[in-house]
Amino acid sequence: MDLPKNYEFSEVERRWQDTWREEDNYFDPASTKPKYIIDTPPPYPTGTFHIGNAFNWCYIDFIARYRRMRQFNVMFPQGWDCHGLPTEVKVEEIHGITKNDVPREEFRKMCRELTLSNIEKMRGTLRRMAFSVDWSHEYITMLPAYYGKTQLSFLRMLAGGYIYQSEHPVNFCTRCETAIAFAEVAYEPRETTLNYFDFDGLEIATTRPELLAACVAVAVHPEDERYFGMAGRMLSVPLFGHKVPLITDPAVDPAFGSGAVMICTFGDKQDVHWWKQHNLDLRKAIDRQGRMTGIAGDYAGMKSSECRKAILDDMKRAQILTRQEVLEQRVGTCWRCKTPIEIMSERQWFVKIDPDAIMKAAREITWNPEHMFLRMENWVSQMEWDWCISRQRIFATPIPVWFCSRCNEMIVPAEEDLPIDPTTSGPSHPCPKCGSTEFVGEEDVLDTWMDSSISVLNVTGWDGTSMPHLFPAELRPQGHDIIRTWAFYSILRSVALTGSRPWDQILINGMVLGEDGFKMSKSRGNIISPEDIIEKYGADALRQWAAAGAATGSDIMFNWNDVIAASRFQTKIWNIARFVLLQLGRRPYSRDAPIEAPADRWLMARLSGTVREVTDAMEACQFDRALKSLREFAWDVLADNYIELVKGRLYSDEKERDGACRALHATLDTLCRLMAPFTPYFAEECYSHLGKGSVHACTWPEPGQQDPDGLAYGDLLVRIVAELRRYKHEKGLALNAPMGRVAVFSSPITDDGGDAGRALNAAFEWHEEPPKLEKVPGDLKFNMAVIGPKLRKDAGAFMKAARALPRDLQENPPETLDIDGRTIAVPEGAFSLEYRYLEAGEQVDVISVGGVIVTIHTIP
RNA sequence: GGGCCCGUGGUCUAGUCGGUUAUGACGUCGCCCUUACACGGCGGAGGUCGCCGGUUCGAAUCCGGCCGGGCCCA
Repeated sequence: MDLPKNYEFSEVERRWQDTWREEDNYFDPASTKPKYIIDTPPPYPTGTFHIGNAFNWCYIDFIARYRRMRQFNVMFPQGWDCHGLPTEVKVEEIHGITKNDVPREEFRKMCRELTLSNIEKMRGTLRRMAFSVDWSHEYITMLPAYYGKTQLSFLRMLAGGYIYQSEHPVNFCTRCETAIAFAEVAYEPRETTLNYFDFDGLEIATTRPELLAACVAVAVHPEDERYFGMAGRMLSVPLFGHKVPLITDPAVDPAFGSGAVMICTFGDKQDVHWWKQHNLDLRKAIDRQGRMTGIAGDYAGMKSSECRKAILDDMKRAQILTRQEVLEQRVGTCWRCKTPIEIMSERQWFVKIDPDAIMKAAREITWNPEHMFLRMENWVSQMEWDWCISRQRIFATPIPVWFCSRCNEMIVPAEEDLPIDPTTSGPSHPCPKCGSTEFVGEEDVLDTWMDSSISVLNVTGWDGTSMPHLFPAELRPQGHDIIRTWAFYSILRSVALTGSRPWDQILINGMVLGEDGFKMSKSRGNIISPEDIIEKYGADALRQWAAAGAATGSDIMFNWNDVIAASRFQTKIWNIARFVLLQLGRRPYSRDAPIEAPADRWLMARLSGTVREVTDAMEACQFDRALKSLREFAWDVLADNYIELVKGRLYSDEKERDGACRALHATLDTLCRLMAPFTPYFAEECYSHLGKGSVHACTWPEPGQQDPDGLAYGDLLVRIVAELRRYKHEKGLALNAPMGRVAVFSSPITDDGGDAGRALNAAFEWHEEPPKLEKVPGDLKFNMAVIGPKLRKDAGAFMKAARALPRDLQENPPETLDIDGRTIAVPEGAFSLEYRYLEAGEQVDVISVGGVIVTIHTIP
């Protein structure tokens, strides 16, 4: 059957998309094959599957397809991490409302509808990318089937003592009006002023004058002589007048500002630390909306920024503001909206963090690349507070508890009643403590990471009662940007709920940068979408870019050149396949023919080596190495060397062509399989022309038997042909021009069955005996680059004199030479004697290839 | 300030627990439309492997210092 001249990726990719059956990618619960469970990241359904996602998913799909071919029972589930602020904001924007304008349930419904339509759009991209997702294991965190499990996990951890409620300082975003966890705080550089002012006779420097009302102490270093003997004194807070103590603490930096710092509740984490350590008062100066509270007196109701300005003005007026310095600082902001966070004490829900247990589990996991483990270690080692999991938002999993209106007893639902929304339904029994039937449902909802951090439990079949039967998963693939969140929380939750590590291996991928080397962003205009690339060069080319563009784990720059090179590689293989199938079909050949010609043995040996290399690389998730090895084999070994070498034999009708046919058939078959994980459409299309069903249902190839002799002979043969090509090139001969007799003197003999002779259009002879060569001096070769500048107008006479020299002096030039009665120095390297070789009296050119002598009898 | 990663021909990049001539792609120069492919073939040019020092018979690779870039965290 003839292959079309051109490979039309758009037609081919569309056709296979329509042909492939979803069920072929399903995990089979009844299978006896070893399981391979992937804890796929559930993306946030923004409506676009961006290139960073595509990059991440390419790695996952390479592994999923490879493992299936290695006869694993693979689960490649697809989740959607739906809850969260961005969708709430989008809904407010679309409907022109704010979340408080409509009932909570109606707002949630709007969020769900938007999310579902976004998911549908993203599913389309996943399909076009040929990601072999198991759609029977899709999960959507906002649907009852999933968030029921989130609630169940909450109740389990509550019962296990991992979750507690407490009034404790938390990071708070006043724009989102919710508490957030440390993992959600992003630090941004900012220029601010350090303000020095008189504090009841003491000079204080502060960056947060607006917190003056929340001042609860002034601290100095215990060894700071400026403040000796002052500890314990009560100071009057300027403008407000309340009294605060002067305390000492070694954590105060005497070199910063005036060496005296005011402690407020709360300016930063350090304040919290001191507040706890010294049992200080709590003064809340800022409320949830970021406005000043009643204790701020005249400033109450102002936004903190307004208050800051007003207080500084009042300090100036009172002449206590002494000076201001510009200061570079890093301010904690909400990672979603970049609003500076406040630290405020609130009643919130927390998950206890046990760093030792988490690290123990983290160490049991194989980290790839290894150094990414350090990020986890660093993050865990500096945890100070527990994980704040309550949020004051709407579109999220409700915290499933009620409080008795009479005695404030906490009531939890029965597990079989989950999922519930405690704000719309009540408990099924009266309060067990006081018998009351009046309850208040918890309005706080859960941090979105509480949903996604049980993804692995969900896909491994957790039902709350036991160790999930598919647990732990084999693989967690994810980006390095969410190690401190998703990876950390997932390990924490697995340890808390099952007592063991969630996965055997974690594979970390890098971030995708724009073509200009910067992070992709709208403002830079360097965003490339997967759809753009698929449109122009096809999904397979994009997948190849993901594999070959960077070493696993490092960040990758998007690069059109790499995509184009990938698509050219496909074209090249397409043409190889066309040629091979044309030759195979041209005339029947024996399927039992021995593969014994040196070229054929060489091809099989190199193929075998390639299978070994690619397999090793796949096992180590080194996709760049795998694809590189494949490209080198297909392009260099197969196309440029092997096929060029055996073309003549294939064109012939001799029975020797059968070995080449067999070798080519086996090679094409194996090549398709090796490429299948990377270019599923292309490999399928090529393989379909071999007429043996889907390549994705095939087993992964095994390397053939080692054949070191075949490899060595073949390498020599290929090198000889390459050297002779170079020779022809230097002689200005076309590659197919006749070149007379070529004799190769090698031991043991490596007669190639005529391949090299046909390829070079030469009469090849193979000799075991060494050649009988006679070395005779030839012409003198002058180096004009030396002679010209040194001798100038004497050059002509110099050369004449040199030619006239006796042989031995031509071989070993004298120091001086006489020209026209003058003696002149012979410049270093002015000339050298060339030699000619005679074989049986006939002049030959001689080249040496790895110690093997090749003589060429040129046609006169 | 701490931790981690990186610095390789014009550009991007592989190699980094030591060992012939440093990988590939793009670009570039010359020749060739040879019955698979000009989206191709053949041949070439182009590298002080960031800088300095050390270990070693031998360093892009190991150690120390410095310079520059990035990420994560205070």
